[in-house]
Amino acid sequence: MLTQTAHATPLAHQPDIALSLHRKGRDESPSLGVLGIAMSFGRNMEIYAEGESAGHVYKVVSGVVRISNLLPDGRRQISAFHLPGDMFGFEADNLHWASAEAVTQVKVIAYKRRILLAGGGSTNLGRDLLHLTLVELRHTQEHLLLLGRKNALERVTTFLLDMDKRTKAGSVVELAMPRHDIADYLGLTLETVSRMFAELKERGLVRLEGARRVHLLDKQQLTSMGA
Amino acid sequence: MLTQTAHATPLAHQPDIALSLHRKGRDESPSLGVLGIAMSFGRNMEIYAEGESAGHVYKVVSGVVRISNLLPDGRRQISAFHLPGDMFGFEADNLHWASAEAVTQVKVIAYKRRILLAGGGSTNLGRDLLHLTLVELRHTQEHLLLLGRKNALERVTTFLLDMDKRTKAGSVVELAMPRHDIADYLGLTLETVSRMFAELKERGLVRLEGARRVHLLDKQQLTSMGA
DNA sequence: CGACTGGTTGACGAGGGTCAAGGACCGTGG
DNA sequence: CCACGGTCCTTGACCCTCGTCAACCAGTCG
Repeated sequence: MLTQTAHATPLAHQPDIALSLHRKGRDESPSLGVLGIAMSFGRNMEIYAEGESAGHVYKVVSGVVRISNLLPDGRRQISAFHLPGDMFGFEADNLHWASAEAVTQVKVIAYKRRILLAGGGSTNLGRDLLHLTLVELRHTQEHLLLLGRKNALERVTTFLLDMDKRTKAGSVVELAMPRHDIADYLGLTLETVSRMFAELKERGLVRLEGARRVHLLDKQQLTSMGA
Repeated sequence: MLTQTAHATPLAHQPDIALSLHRKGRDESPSLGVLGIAMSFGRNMEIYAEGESAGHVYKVVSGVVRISNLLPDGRRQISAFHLPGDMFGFEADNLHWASAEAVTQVKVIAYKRRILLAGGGSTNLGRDLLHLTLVELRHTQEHLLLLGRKNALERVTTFLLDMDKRTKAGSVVELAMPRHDIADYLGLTLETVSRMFAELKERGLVRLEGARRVHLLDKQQLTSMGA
């Protein structure tokens, strides 16, 4: 299997490409009985860049993808982490307004945008895309509330609960991303994220097993704090 | 004309309803050759509430609408202001996840959600809705960057430039909403918003004509500051 | 005229950012 | 096997931006 090695400066866009069919079944996401291209990206590799033309839409097969925007001076905001099964890369026009990068080793399937949009105008497909986009929109609005009005502890708590819910691994959250990415997602600094983890640990709400594995000990109380 | 008077606690949901056809032409928004119901709301009246079932989708005819979410303790985040021509009220499922209120006296046209979604499955309409939603999503992600990474002065500057662009009234921005709403949109307090206006005035970038009218004197520099 | 809503300005403090040092972990190679 | 380098994480000290609290001002309506 062709894959890429990690890269300090994640700028090149040369995914190794393998052709494949999109497997049906074992897959909760919308009905895409369409040909896709399987692609693989190493940690920190760029899947597409802000401003690039948006020829494809992607579905995560394995790994984690981050969607981010930059200010001219380098400040970064991550708008979403996408997990296996999630789709990303839709845009209103033909340009990507954000960039997508692999947080871990990632496999995706890329679908031609034209096929999805024009493709026969299958009503089902169109509705699925609309629904998907609306769900994404709701998540983003929820995140606005977090960034605009929650304090650091609430942000981290909300993040942990959200990751727990999305991965359904029963109170044990495996964080695929480093503190820096969490910080840029939550509108904080990595130091503050670290301190909030420590705070939750001290309060006995959480147990840390290394930096990347978090046991949620009291979801009830975490939930009541998360907002 | 039936309208409602302002209300200190904007909770009641009793819009005065008038039947009307949706006028074609003089209207850039998507092709909705569909019957709608014209409704009128007084300042601070609720158009729909968080958690309410989402039977309709709305288009602003006149006035300004705010979309907001609340935390249990009352902290509020406004995710968008909608101006004439804008649509709002789409949801992924059948419940409104945010509430919509009239910032000023407002006229809207309400369309039955079922008609828009199921309605013949007209490919054009479906695509329009998807496009609209994607544009909304992009705006929301842009706002994430603002809330997560911009400082107070940058936020206010970005807000003014955005309002200027949307109203196309040549460097004079008419703010329909009070400082408190601007603050809840920008993730600040009303005092900080007021101070940032003062700061922009001191720097000679802006001229204030009363609290609600702002002349943008140096858009170039404002843009470079808006980050 | 007085009451109300909305806006401005000032003094002060706290939450989180910045800067800096050091620790933990991991793969590589001697 | 251990030393080494790199990446990631934690913790502390300090400081700054913005929130809080409060007083006062301006415009509007009855």
